[in-house]
Amino acid sequence: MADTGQKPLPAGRVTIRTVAEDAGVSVAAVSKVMRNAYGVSDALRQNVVESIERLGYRPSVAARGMRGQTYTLGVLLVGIDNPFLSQVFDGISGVADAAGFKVLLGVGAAKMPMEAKLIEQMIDNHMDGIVLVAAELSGQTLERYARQIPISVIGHHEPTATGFDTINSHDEAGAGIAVKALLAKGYRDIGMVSLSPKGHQDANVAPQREIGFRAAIEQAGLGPARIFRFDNLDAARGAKLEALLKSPDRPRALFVWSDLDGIPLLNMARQMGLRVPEDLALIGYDNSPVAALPLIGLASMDQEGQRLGQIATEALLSRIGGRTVAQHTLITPHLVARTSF
Amino acid sequence: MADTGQKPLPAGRVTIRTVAEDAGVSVAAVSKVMRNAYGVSDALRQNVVESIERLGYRPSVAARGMRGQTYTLGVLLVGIDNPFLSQVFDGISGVADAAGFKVLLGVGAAKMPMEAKLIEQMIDNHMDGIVLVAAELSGQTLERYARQIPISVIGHHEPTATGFDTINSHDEAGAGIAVKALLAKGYRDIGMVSLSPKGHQDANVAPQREIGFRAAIEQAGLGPARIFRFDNLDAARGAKLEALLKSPDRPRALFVWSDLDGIPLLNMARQMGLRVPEDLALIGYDNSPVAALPLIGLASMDQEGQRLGQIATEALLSRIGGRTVAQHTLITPHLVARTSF
DNA sequence: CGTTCTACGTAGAACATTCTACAAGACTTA
DNA sequence: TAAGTCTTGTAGAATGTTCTACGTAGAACG
Repeated sequence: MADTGQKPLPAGRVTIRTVAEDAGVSVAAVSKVMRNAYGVSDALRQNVVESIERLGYRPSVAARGMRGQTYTLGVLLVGIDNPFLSQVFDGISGVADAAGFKVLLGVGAAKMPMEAKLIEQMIDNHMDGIVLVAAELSGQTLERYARQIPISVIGHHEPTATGFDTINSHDEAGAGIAVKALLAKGYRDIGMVSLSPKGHQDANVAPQREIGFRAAIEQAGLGPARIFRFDNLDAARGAKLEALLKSPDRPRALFVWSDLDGIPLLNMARQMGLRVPEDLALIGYDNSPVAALPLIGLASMDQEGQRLGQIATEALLSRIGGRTVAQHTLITPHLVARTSF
Repeated sequence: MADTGQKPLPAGRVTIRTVAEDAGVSVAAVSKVMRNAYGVSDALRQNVVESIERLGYRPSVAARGMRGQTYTLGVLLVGIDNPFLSQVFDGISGVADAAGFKVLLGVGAAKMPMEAKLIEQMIDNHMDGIVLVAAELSGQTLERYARQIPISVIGHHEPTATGFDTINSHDEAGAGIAVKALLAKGYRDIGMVSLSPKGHQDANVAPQREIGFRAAIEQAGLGPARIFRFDNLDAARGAKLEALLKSPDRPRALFVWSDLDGIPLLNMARQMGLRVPEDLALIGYDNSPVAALPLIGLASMDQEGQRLGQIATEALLSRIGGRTVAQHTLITPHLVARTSF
């Protein structure tokens, strides 16, 4: 029966109330300590902190979200198996972590209804903000969601948007850099492999790269530009890429919108007995790790995914902090030269 | 001033109260309709559903979580750039979707404190359950969390766990299958490339594959088994793998714990002028898409990630539904033969 | 015709937090 | 010393749901 001096640990979930009782203060006082709010003496803080430690108290994000902040950011990725997105995510979580924010991820699979559902899910979870990476949703839709939650967008060119921030690699310039590198090596018959448009979104990265490609080709007096588009969800994509390589008027050099297509293409070409670059020159996009493998050696545009993620998250945090005027950032990508051209 | 028959849409967030007023019923009635609960007439339901549609009402997950379910599952992945994990995730989200559950992802980066933080975050978000994929946390720690939230674990062998479910590919058997395939081709000098142990977790997949490897080698009378371990976070890993290939007593055949190492290894070998399989035979693990590229052609163990994800999610849902006795599933992987051996 | 049952709907507590008032005391200032 | 200000802490509303308990009809039953 003797009091050992150690208060017994209560059963069940530890709530703010448990802590308050344990420390002998009001619930509001504990809340203030948690939030570093004004009006707490050192003695009180000390006392409360000790109780929190002892009980292992963690505030419920859900309950928190009902009135205040959740200190959680949502990230919407188009897919999960893309090394570029992985870099972006690294950048995001680094900055978020340093600022004391947690990150939860949603995967949209490039399907608009899915993306919309996930954004709504994040809103309903009372997250503090969202980073969208390469989403398919239209600028108009994004403006609508942006009225409900701070949004920062990567890989979606919407320079006139007022409700949300955009952070992009300069895709138009990137295509230009690739074409100029090919021209410098003396190639004249240059084609582009691109993505079939979904919806009619010029804001997406592939169309932007097409614009840059077309401009560079025409500027060199080599127009009209030859662009071959493929659907990335099409099961027959492989066969179609192969058909392109076998076609008699196959271009001498190809600028490929993404390593996702560039790597299989290079592989297929060599498989067919074509030498790269002697018979076919290639430049990809995203500088993925596989492109860097010596036996692959695919030259590729690097768009510094990590940095994009960092900047987008910083923008989001500043928006959460109160900024309302939109901010649009553009980063110039660079070419990583390899044996493929 | 004439009433057009269209009620005006209210400003601000649409809550359950807004809907109730609009439909002229009680708040609880709306709640019942949302949950398909007992005690609602068709007329009432119809009326409420119409209001919900018109107002575009979505329940707040946060508020929901405070008393009932959130219909949200958490998924903890070790990383995001691994194609195998991508397959697993596909399986998970397919099943979850069909059951009307949303999925949010956390990325643990193979760091225990990070993983613990994310699990706690998911608990604090009042998620209904968690699927852990290849987590580093110990079985003991998992048991502790499992008392707070239903948990289903992939890629962590803990067949005696009572508090959570496990779903695994039979890694021990998988290693055996790979070794036997090499033996059948006549190789006798067989080594294994594995992962440096973190902590001391025999439950993880790499140690399990080592056990299977060792057993198969010894059973063939070729012991002692030669196992080379590398740290996957080590920056010098590439150089060390290369050193292994250059070593004079390099094994004639290698079973590699993951394509993550197998692909660079194969690439490096060819780069050094070694022919695969004439000079070095290789079998990898995970059957990743890059391994399947014809110019790579790395044979690999396929562990049906998607199916693992599906089963784990079904288990989790049944646990959420009330099952308390643990369930442990083991799937046998199969070899995808290619030119590398 | 009174009683019991069932179906439907409602009021209000509960959930875990934040946030707005406000009160009590301590400290300044005139 | 009285009045004002600042500091610290508290009570209690508010947040958007779910869920329990209960009331009220109408139907079925004897």
